[in-house]
Amino acid sequence: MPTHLPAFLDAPIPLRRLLTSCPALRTLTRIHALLIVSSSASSPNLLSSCLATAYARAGDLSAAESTLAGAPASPSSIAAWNALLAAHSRGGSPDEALRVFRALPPAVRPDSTTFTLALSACVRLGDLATGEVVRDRASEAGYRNDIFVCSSLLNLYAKWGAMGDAVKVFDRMPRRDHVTWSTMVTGFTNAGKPVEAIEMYRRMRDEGLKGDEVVMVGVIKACAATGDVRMGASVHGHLLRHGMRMDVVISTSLLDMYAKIGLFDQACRLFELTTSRNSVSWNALISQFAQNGHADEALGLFREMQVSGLQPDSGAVVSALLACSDLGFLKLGKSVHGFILRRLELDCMVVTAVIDMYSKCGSLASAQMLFNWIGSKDLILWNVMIACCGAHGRGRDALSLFQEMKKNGVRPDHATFASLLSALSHSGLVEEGKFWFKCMVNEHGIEPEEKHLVCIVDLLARSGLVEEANDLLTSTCTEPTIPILVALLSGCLNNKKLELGESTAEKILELQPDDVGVLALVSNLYAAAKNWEKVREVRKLMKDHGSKKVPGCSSIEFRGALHTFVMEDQSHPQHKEILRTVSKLDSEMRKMGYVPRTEFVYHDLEEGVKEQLLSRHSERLAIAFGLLNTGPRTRLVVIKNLRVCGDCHDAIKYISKIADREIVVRDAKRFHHFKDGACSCGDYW
DNA sequence: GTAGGGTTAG
Repeated sequence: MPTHLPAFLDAPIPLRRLLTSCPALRTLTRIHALLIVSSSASSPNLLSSCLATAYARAGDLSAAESTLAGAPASPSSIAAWNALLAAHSRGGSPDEALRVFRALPPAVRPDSTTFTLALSACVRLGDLATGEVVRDRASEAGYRNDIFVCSSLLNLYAKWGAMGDAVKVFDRMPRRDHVTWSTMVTGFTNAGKPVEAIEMYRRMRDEGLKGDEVVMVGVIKACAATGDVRMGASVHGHLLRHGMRMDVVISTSLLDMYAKIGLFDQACRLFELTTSRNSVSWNALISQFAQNGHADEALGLFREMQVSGLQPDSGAVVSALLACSDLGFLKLGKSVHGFILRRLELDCMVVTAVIDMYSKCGSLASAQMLFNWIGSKDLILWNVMIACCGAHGRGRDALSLFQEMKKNGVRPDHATFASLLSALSHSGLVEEGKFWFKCMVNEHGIEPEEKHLVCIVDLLARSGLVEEANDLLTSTCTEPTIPILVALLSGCLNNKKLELGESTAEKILELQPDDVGVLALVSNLYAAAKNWEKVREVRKLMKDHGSKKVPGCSSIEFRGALHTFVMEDQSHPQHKEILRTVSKLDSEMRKMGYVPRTEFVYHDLEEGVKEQLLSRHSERLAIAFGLLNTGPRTRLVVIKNLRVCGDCHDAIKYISKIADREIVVRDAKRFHHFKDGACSCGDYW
C-alpha cells in the first residue's frame, strides 16, 4: 500500500472533491478498498455518501447501494440515495428505483427529490396505486404543495388516463409554472380531449404566462387532433412571431399536424427545413403518407431515409408495412419482415403490423403462422388476428380466437367485438352473431356503435330476419346512419320485404346520400315495389350526383410495380392485349353457362352495352393483366377499392376454372379466394 | 440528486 494514503484519507475535503469529479469505476473501487482498510477517515458518513453517489454516477448501482446500506444512516445521506434512485430510473429500471425507495432506512428522511423520483418511477410503470402511496408519504413529510412533487403526480395521472384526478391536483396547487401547465395541456391532448387542452393553454395565457416550446408541442398536437387548419396555422405563426426555437421536436409536431390536416405540401416543406432530422421526424412524415392513401410516397421516403444514412427503426418499418398492406406488395412486405428479423427487435407493435401485412396481401396462412409463434399477445394483436380471419371469411376461426383470447385473460373491447361481429357476419353465423352482440351489450357494457350495428343488421337482414334486424335497430339505436340503413335495405330487397324496404328507403333519402351506389340500391328497391314515381325521383338524384361516384379501381402488383386499372382508362401499354384476353375469357365463360347479370349496371343502357361494361369492370382488367404476364398457376392477388359486384363474382369463378389459377380479390370489405370455379365464401358475400 | 415535448400496430 502506498505510504501517502493515510494523510490523503485524513483530508476529507480533497477526497470529496475527487469523488464528485466523476472518477472511473476502477479508481472508485481502489479508493473504496483503501477506505475500508483505513478506519482513520474523519467523516465516514459523508465519505460513504460521496462514494455511493460516485458509484451511482459511474453506473455500479449495487456498489452504490451496498455502500449506503453499510454506512450508518444519517440525514445527510439522502442525496446519495437520491442519486441511486435517479440512476435506476435513468437506466430503465423504475421497479428497482421503487424497491430502493421502499427500502430507505428509517433514519434517512426522503426529501422533495426522493418523492419526485419515486413518482417518476411510478409514471414509467403506470403504477397509480404506488404513486398514491408516495403522494401520501410526501404529504406527511410536508411536501404536499411542493411544485416538483405535484407536477410529477400530475404527470402520473395525466399519462395513465386519470385526467379527472390530475385536474383535482392541479386546482389545489398554490403555484404553477410552465411544467405544470404543459403537463395538463399534453395530458388533455393525449387523453383525446384536444378542446380541453386548448382551453388549458388559454387559461395559462390569461394568467400571464407565455407558452414555451414544450407547451406549444401540446397545443400543436391538440390542433392536429381537432383538424382545425386555421388554428394550426395561427399557432405556427405565433411560434414564428415570438421567435421560438424551431427545434426538431417542434418541427416534427408541426409537420405531423399539417400532414394530419391533409396539407402534405406544408408538411414536406417543414421537413425540408428541419436541420437536425432524426428518425422520429422521418417516421412522422412516412406514417402520415402511409395512413392517408399515399403508400407510394411513404415507401419512397422509407427508401430515402435509408439512403440518407438512417437505419429504419420500429416506427419506420410499421409505416412501411402499412404501405405494403395498402398496395398489396407482398414481396416488399416480406423483405421488410426480413429486415426486421435481421436488424430490429420484434416487438408487439411491429409483429402486429407484419401479421396485418401478410393478411392484407392475401397470405392469411403466413399471418396465422407468425401469430401462433408469438408468445405475449396484447389486445390489439388479438383484435387484428380476429379481423384477419373475418376478412378472409373464416368466421369460425375468428370465434375460436376470440374464445382463446378470453381464456388468456385479455378483455375484449369495442374493436374486438367489431372484428368478431364482422367475421360472423361475413360467414353468415346468425345465432353466434346474435349471442355475442347481446353479450357485448349486457356483459361487457359496451354501447353498440355504428360499426357493430352495421354488422349485426347485415347479418340478420341477409339471413332473412329483416324484421328482427329492424326491431333491434328500434330498440338500440335512436338515429340509424346511412351505412346501417343500407344494410337493412339490401336485406329488404333480397328478401322481398318491400313495405319495410320502402320506409327504410325513405329514411335513407331523408339523410341525403350522395353515394351513387346507395341511390342505386334505393332505386332498385322502389322498382321492386313498382313505385315508379320514386324510381324517377331517385334516378334524377343519381344523375345530379353522378360526379360524386367513386370510380371502381383495381390494382395488381407485378415485378415490384403497381398496375392500376379503371374501367374506361386506355392508358395501360398492354391495353389492347388485355381487352383481347377479356373477350376471349368472356366467350369461354358463356360456353360454360355464364350469363351476365346486367342488373349490376346502374345506367340506363342497352343490354349489349351493359354486358360489355360488365366484362370491362376494373377487377377483370387487372386479372387479365395478371394472366397475361405471369406464369401458369401463379396465384393472382387483386385489390379493389369498391366491392366486387355480383356479376364479377360469378365471372371470376369461371375465370379461375378456365385459367386454372387461384385468384384472390381483396375488395372494400373482404377477401374472395377463387379456385377451381368456386369462391371460398360459397356465394355468401 | 428533482417535474413537462414529436412518429409508429386494430
